[in-house]
Amino acid sequence: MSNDTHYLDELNPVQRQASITTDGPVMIIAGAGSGKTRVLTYRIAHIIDKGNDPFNILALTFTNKAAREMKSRIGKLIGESKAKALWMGTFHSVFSKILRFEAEKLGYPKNFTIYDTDDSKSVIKEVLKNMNLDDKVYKPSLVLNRISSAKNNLISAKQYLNNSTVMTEDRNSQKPMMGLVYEAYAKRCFKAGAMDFDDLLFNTNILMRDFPDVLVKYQDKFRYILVDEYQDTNFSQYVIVKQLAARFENICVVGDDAQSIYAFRGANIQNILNFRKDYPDLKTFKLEENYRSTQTIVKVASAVISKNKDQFEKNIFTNNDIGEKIKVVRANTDNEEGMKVANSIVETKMREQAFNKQFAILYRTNAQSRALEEALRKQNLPYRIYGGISFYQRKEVKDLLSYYRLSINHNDDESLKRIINYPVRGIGGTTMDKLSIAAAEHGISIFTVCENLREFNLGINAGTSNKINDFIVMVKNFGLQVPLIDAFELGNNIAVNTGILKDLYSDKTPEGLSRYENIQELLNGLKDFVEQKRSPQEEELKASMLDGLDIEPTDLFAPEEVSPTLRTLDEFMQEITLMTDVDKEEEKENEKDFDKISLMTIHAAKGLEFPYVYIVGLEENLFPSQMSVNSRADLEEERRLFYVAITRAEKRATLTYATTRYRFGNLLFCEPSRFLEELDADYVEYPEIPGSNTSFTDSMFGRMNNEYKDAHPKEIEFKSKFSPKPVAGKKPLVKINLSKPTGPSFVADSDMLKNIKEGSVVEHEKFGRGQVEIIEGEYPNLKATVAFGVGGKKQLLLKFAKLKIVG
DNA sequence: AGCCCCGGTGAAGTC
DNA sequence: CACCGGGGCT
Repeated sequence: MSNDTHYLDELNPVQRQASITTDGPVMIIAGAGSGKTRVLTYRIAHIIDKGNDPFNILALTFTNKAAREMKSRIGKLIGESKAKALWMGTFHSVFSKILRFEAEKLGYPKNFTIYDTDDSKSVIKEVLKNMNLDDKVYKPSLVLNRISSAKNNLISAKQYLNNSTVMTEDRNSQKPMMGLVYEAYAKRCFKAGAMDFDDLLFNTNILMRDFPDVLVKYQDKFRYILVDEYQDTNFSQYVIVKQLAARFENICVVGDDAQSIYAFRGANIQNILNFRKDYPDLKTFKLEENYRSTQTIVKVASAVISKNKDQFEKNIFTNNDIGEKIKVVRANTDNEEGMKVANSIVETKMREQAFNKQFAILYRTNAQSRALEEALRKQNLPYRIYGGISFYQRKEVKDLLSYYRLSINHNDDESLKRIINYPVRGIGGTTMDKLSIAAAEHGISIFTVCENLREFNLGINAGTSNKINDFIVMVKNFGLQVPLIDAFELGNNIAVNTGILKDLYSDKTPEGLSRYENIQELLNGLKDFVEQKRSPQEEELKASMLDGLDIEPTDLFAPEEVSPTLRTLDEFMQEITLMTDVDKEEEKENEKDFDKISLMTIHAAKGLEFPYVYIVGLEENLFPSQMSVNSRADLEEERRLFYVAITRAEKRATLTYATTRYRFGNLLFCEPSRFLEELDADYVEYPEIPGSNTSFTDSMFGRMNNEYKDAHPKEIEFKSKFSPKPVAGKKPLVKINLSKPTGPSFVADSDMLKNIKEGSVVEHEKFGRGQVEIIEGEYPNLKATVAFGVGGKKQLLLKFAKLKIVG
């Protein structure tokens, strides 16, 4: 049924070639607004039309939203059921699914938790406390960045400690213990049965490295691989793609080097620039016709990006009208900037009969939104902010989600800490400290400590012990229900039975009301979720999760009653954990009042387009950001960001700057951005400076060029910051050398346990060597008093403490 | 155990 | 200016 001529006719010649060259390595360089999504869509449709099973196609996108949109467009071309069978999603979501199938091979439970950034930071804080390190020096966010960077470059904790380059860097930055923090962090996550975002990719690599049969399975499965936004992939993602494509080499990457704006998070622009080296018989297609913007916008944007050194040669053009000049607007303060933008929008709406939703205001940092919001409110202009604090980050939502997480994975310490005393049940800080310490000493989760409380002798009184026990029983009970009842029913039960709903309901303040509404919204989300059907992938995953699951018959359920069509809470959690704000926002777009002005960061605007775009805060040290002005690479990224911003505009782009701005509560004088200077003056309309005949350009750039040249040394090459770069080998299958993950090697051995006697010399993971002084109790609940060289005497339960006999 | 107030410190972007 | 953490008070 290859009636494909129909849709292929809608493509221009290059787009068409890029769509039908389905076999072998292909790179598509897609300029802004050049119909990239259309090509990807038609290409996938075409592959399927040629008789390939959608199940054998892997398409990796940058956001889940992009995946959903593409799926629905493909569905319209070739039928929804086929489109649904595609493996399509972000790297994180696709590989977290695959990891659930295979997790046990790596020593993780199938229902592993995914730690978000807050969880990670909290783990780091705890590690620092344990190691007696100052969190002013080892700032958790910095530490996390460093660990993330290492993981994205496939450097395990062990390799990190053996890597003289990174260790020297750490010593030089007065953080010599960084590697050990990484190690302890990794160990804790592992014990909690948790992976952070970077682990999802890192562990996928480990899986493919250590289990060749698994690699072959997926190589076989994914006969066609497509990667969108390839310029924003990092090394870890690069290796995954390279490995998976090694068998068929039907690999198509799509991207635009000019729009690479995620280097800060490990994206490596070299992945796209060097793609040709990996695949010598690569076919390259350049989509150079812009269908989105006016000639003016296209020309100005091209001139901007031409200032960058590293890029593919391309000639972006458009057959659209010349359009209006780019407007530059000057304001005296950030508030005035907001007012001018708001006034301009009002005026444009009247003059051109425009709708709110045709306008976007883009800024470099979220903090800039406030002045703009105020101005819009004054003009009664409805707006919507994208990004900012996400729904799932809200305290009350996180609290309830923590119950869900802990019910699914009892070892999830971060969730446990969050909710063990919420709503208040009399388990306070002192008790928690005792539990945490015991857990850390024995290398087990806090939940496990609580389950075996009597055996630890922590000096917790009977009353508190009972409260802990009640909590444990409750969570276990929730856990048992996870596979048995649907996500909404269980989610709702948890909200009710824990008292959260009541607690929030009783708070009648406006904030309290809003919190209550948020919980209701979460529950509505659950309701929607249970009514949706699974995709074929999810179906397969569900079967795998049920397989081997031991369901105890209860008064209420017999195992055979477990309905495989039931959509359960663990599935819901998997779906939402990797959802981004952008994904969540989408749902609301169907609501009645969606005619709103969009406010967002430029990063968030990637992939979007609007007739009228305002880019605000074009000032030195803001855009380009202060952090970037010292290195050429960073500055080039800022310039690409500026390029992305301009190319969002279809009809008109307006650039604004303020000469003063509040920052940290005090007034700051600002210089106009160097990016304004780089604009091609023929296409730009500058403001007149009132009360003088001097044009904007003369006054401003005259000053800049003379007085400020030395004060703002531009584009000086500095030594790049941290970036351990493992060289991409020609044969990554053998060349990539990762150390083994911390595997299940800590599991206590029962024979070993019995052999420990009074007088034995033993080794503890944390305390090192020590001698056993006393053994008490009955197997398997033996308790030993051990005198360690470091840390003195400790009482340890042999069943938990992993002691190695050394003499 | 919880609440409140104070002071110090800090904003780039995100899966 | 806004947030967070610590300390002190109830």
